[in-house]
Amino acid sequence: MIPLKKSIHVRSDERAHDDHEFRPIPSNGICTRLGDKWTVQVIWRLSVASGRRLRSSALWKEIDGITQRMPTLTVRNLERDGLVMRHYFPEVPPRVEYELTEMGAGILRALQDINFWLRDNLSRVEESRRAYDEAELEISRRL
Amino acid sequence: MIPLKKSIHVRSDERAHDDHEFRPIPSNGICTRLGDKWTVQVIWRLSVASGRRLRSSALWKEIDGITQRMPTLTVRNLERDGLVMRHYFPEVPPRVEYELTEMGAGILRALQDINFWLRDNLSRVEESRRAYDEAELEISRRL
DNA sequence: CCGCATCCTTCTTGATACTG
DNA sequence: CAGTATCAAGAAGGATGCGG
Repeated sequence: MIPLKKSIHVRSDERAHDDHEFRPIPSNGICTRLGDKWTVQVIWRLSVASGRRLRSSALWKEIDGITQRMPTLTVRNLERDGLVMRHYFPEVPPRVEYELTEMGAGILRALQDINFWLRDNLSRVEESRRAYDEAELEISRRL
Repeated sequence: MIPLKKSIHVRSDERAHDDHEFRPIPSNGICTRLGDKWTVQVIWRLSVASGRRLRSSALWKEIDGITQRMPTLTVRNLERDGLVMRHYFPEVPPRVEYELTEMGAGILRALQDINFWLRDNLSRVEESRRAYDEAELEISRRL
């Protein structure tokens, strides 16, 4: 029913490898989820909303140009993971609110460092990409 | 030439939205890369190697059951982003070493918090998934 | 030894249309 | 309003074989 990855899929669970210096790595499944197209944005929108809650329509509308399908799927998966709670009000017309759980807010905090890293390094990454692509082009020209 | 995402694609760049409380969110492109199947693992393997360097074959072999294609692509993209340096030694047979740059090591540090979050919450996430799936099944049984 | 080219399969995303 | 079903397109992942 939920097309998006339903497997728990702890991809590279390093708990078996403590022969190395202790430094386990982000087990994925969650990481993959965080890397998908809308998850982080949805979590963030909820986190800045009052009471960490938003009505569906409000949530959709804050995210630019997208049909309802993806945000719905995203939020379903977050609900399944326990990062978001769904509140259904059987009124007419029906109303639904999504609330970020404490656990969901926690993952956002964990993302802050990546955020800082990006702020500090994104321009260098982009520069590196430009240089790389140009060098590649140069090579192909010479052939 | 490099099939894996080559676009810079800063998906949800929030620098335009500081009307909200200041809390920019992980711009993606990088996040997407981190969420792909091998990137984090490759960075990690390199980071624990001596001199943050590994020869290709050594790197591949440390990663279980995979043909050379994916690790090669992963490392290429990391090189393009400036997170990894490629050292080529034109010997016979040729030898190649990959070295994690300072920037690359930095992103691993930024990942630590997610790592901690996972350690502390993964079991709860899994429990939530079980509960959700069971409830869903229950519903479909009643129809 | 290193890794690219090719082909194929699966998953993700997006567009559209239709129910309670 | 909220959300699902269906279909189509594209990207990512994997297997294999060739070439420097």
